[in-house]
Formats: sequence, structure tokens, C-alpha cells
Amino acid sequence: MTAVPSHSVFQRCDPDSTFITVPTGDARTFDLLGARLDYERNAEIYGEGEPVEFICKVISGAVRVSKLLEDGRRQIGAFHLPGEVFGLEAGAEHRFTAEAVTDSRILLVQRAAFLAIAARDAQVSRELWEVTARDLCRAQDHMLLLGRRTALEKVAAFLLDMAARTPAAAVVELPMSRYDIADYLGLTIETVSRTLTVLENRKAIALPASRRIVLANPAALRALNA
Amino acid sequence: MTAVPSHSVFQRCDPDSTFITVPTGDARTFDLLGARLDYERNAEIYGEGEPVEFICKVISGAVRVSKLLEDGRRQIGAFHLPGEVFGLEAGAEHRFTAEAVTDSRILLVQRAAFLAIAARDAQVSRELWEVTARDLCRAQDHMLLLGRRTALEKVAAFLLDMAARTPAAAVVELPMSRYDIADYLGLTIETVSRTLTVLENRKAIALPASRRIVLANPAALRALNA
DNA sequence: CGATAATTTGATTTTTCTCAAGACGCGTGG
DNA sequence: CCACGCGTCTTGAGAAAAATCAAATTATCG
Repeated sequence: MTAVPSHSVFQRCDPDSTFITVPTGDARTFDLLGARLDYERNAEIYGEGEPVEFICKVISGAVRVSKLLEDGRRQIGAFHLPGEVFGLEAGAEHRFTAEAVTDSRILLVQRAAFLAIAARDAQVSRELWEVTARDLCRAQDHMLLLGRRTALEKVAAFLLDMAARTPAAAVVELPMSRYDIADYLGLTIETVSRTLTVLENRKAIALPASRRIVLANPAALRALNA
Repeated sequence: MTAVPSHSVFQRCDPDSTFITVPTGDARTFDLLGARLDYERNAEIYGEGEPVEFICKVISGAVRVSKLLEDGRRQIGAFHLPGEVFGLEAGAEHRFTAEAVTDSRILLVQRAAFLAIAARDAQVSRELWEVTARDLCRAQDHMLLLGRRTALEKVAAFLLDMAARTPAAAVVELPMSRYDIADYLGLTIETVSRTLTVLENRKAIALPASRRIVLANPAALRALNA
């Protein structure tokens, strides 16, 4: 699904590393020092309108990237799980707010330093592009999800997506609340909850705990997606 | 709103030019030959799954980029108006289908040739990134539009967006059908039509013809957006 | 164990969709 | 110039989906 080759610098470095390994054209490597910071649940990592200082990568925990509307409604643009990069924007200011969904550890790399390397190194520059293109794919997929789809289709697609991004795919441990899921899918918490109950009654999933979801019948979930 | 500086190679070349002017690091310029092709209304410019051969730019007319679901539902990801670039993807295959909304003239530039220049030229490479980042912004804005918003909010935002992208902003000449608008906003044609009627009754817009829209009271439209 | 937050469930209302019919616009051919 | 046909758009009535309001239940944490 993603357009980024497996040798991406962002994919390659393991989640525990303090460094982003940057392969250069002549096969040497740079190590760009990144700072590790811990964020408590619901702590803001960066806010809408703030200058873009860092490229971020989830080491542990989970992050939501969202936008708050005047009337209190909120749209979550993406969730980010360990190993995923976020906060990379071409503009000078953040267009969204990023917050820790659970207690999280984030690797922060100076954006300016990274861009400086990209300006000198075609390989890095290309990766910069590909990472952004991957974000674009994500946003497009999310857009497709929000279009004219039923609650059942949205929730099923969400669960399958989460499962695909989790190591142990059969059981999904959701880090986020029903509120977060609702704001991600453009639904209310009540509808999300009811929809999960419907899927449970259909034996498509099991809910041993409200945030632990067993994909008992993934095919049934996939069948809900066009 | 857009993150791309005004000196972008894509922005800079005028819509009539057969060339995309590429400024290089040492201030010389390359001229990349692009082919002009004409497409009839509803003709396919490229299809989902096809290899990405060209970067496209609208010279005249309008383009819709969409995805068709198995059950016949269609989601339009974007409309592109004269001067706008589309079809630039990091992956090898197109994820969406592009079609001419009206009879259109499109400038097609070899993707491989452009990427080759980007690999040698940091300035061009950065532009490549920024153009993709602009697409990302667009997709994110569209995502926000499709989230939990009423038909009235969606249609108002759509009209304002079209107006902002049209030279003579007071009167918007829509190139696309109600069907296209509906599939772009995640609504039905009936709801789009009814919503336009509501806006007309509220004196927010006037409809001298079904595809000619006068923004009589843009402030009223803006008030509908959070 | 009690307080608080999160989740589920229920009843009702609102919004949008669906199905159906009618009106309009436009080009073609008589 | 008008009649006709066809595609597009609008309008209406009823059905379905999801939102809203409200309450009950379940988890979580000190």
C-alpha cells in the first residue's frame, strides 16, 4: 500500500534508536542526533500555528494529530504508532496539533538540520519526498474512509488498519478512547460504541475488554469495505 | 494557506507554456519539453493501477481525480483547475483515476526526466517535495471537509474554495456536474441541489444558471465554516 | 471502597438518503 | 422556428442512518 521502499531511513532505524541513520550517496552514513522526550497522556507535542522545529518519530506510545474547530468539534487527521514518523511539513507552521494518546516517548530531530542534509544529499532528499508522499497516501486513504461510507464500514476499516499496523495482528490493543475513534471517523462515540456491539453480535470481533479487540473474523470485516 | 513559495517551478510557468522552467542551483535554466494533449469531456487521462509516466498540469479545462469502489460509489479526491499540477506520485502506480471534467488541454512532462533532474539539483528536488506537500495540505483540507460536517457546511466550503481558485472570484463558473460535486463532498446530488437552494433562499448565493454561482454574501458562507 | 471517567444502552429527533416525478436546458432535425 | 429527445437539475414524500439527549453500567485509580 505504501509507496515508500523498505530501505527508507525512517523505516530502517529501529524504534529504540536515538539516531536516524542517513545513508548518503557515497555509502557513508550520518548519524543525526535526536532528542528523546517523554510525554504524558494528553500532553501536547506541538500545537497548531507553532513553527515547525522538529521531525518526530514515535518510540513508544501513540500520537494523535488533530484540528480543533471553533465550535468544539474536533477532527483527528491521523494516529501514529511506534516506528512512525510525523510532524514533517513543508510550511513553516504546524497545521495540526499533535498530542500523546497515552504516555509516550518521542524522538525529536531538528528539522533544519535534516533539511540541510537533504539539500546536499540526493538520496536523503528523495527520502524526504517519499516520506511526505506516504503521508499523502495516508491522508487520501483517510479521505476515502470519511466519504460516503456507513458507520459499519468506517469502524471495520479502522479496525483492519489498526490490526495491520500492530505486530500481533489478531488482537488489537487500542490505545485511544471511543472519543478519539469517533473524531477520527467523523462519528459520535455512541455510534462507534453501537457499531462495535453490532460487529460483536455478528461474531466478526470479540471485545474481552473495551480497548482489546479480537478480530475473530477479519474476512467479515473486509467484506464491509468496497 | 499553501506551503509552496511563489517561485515554484510549477507555479511560475504560465499555463500556455509548452515548457516547465526548471531553475538550477547555478542559476541557469533547463527547459523540459512537455507534450500538450487535448482530452474530451470525461476522457481518461490516466487510470488507477497504471504506471506513473507523466507529471500533469492543467492548461485549460478541469480535471477530476477519483476512485471507484466496487459497489459503484465514487469518491472524488480533488478537482484541478488551470495552472495546477497533478499526477505526481512517489509510487510506481497511480492510486487514482484522472479524467477531464470538460474538454481540457493538459501538459504532460516525463516523470523520469523530471526525477532525474531532481536527483542532481537540490533546488528542484526541494520543489518536488514542496509540490507533494501542497498536495498533502489539499488532501488534509478535504479530509476536514468530509469529517463531521453538515451538507450546508460542506457546500459552502466548496463554493468558497472554488471561488478562491478562480480569477474572477465573485462569480464562479462550475465546470463540474452536481454528480461530481456530490461525489467530492460525500453527499448525494439531491442533497447538493437542495443545499444550493437553501443558500439561494438565504441570499448567500444567486444561481443565474445551474452552473453559474454568484457569491452574493461570502461572509454568510464563511460563517458556516468553523 | 468510593469517586470519577469511560463506555454502553435506550428513546427520540434530526439529517441525509432513496425512490419518484417533474422541470429545465440544449442540441438536432424537421 | 419549433418540436422532440436526452441529459441534467430540482423538488417532493417517505425511509434509513446517525445524532442527540438521557440514563445506566462498567472500569480505573486513589
